Amino acid sequence: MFEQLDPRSPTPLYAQIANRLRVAIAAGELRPGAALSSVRHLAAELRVNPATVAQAYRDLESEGFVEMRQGAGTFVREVPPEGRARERARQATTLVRQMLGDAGRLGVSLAELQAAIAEQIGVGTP
Amino acid sequence: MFEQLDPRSPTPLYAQIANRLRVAIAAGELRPGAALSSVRHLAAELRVNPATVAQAYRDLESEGFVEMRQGAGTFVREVPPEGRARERARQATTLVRQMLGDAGRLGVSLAELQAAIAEQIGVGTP
DNA sequence: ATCACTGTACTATAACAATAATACACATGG
DNA sequence: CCATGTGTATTATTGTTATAGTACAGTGAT
Repeated sequence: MFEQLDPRSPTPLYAQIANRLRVAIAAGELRPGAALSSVRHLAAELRVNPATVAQAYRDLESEGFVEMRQGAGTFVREVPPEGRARERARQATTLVRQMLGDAGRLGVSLAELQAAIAEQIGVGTP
Repeated sequence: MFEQLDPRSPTPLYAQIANRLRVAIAAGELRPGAALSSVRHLAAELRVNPATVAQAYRDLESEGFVEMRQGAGTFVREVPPEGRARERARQATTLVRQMLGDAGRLGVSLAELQAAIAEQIGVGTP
């Protein structure tokens, strides 16, 4: 789940970690009540400092996604459905932006991209 | 174009600026040869330090998106055709498939993706 | 040639991100 | 009880991000 963590990305590690977990929770992959990996455990798995994971968890807690209980662990909270929808919409925007960036790098024009989208999804040519 | 610049986002300002411009270029909103706002001008518009904009432009230049000419300005580069139309169409298909795969893995629905596409690219044909 | 624009290059300062190493406080299970 | 695993906090160090301010250098139109 965390294979593509990039230390050289401009977005900080703790934010990358928080983003993945936020999406996983919004997608229902991590259900309410489920325990996250402990700070130490996830840090070891990601080869990252425990403080970095702790900061990611702290951010998620302040956003209401998880609950940290000292001595017990970190657990997924009940997330209101509209919160999940908003998070998935945010993620959709990120995906489209990423595709546009890749297209630019590969020299694929907007028209070519739109054609492929219309063919596979049906946007632009209802 | 730059309304939602967020100074408190974990992704640095220069990266936010570069991302927007990268997408704008990929989407054809900024055409090859077009001049970007000058470092000072964009910095003033965004209420940001000129060095921050300069770093964004420098990154885009190292990626081949723009060309900085001292004394003249910063300009969108010609994106090399890089191959035949058929090959690029194939790549476009691959990009869209990849995005659809990512969306499925993240629990993003087709409708949410379509909304993001409409927002980023627009529904009309160019 | 001049002038107003452009990018470039520094200094210095402040805040933040990430690391390592250590210690403490709480919860749970055997 | 107490050993283990949990989150929390500290200190110190290193590198990045963003700021302000200043100065320099190339371009292009007049």
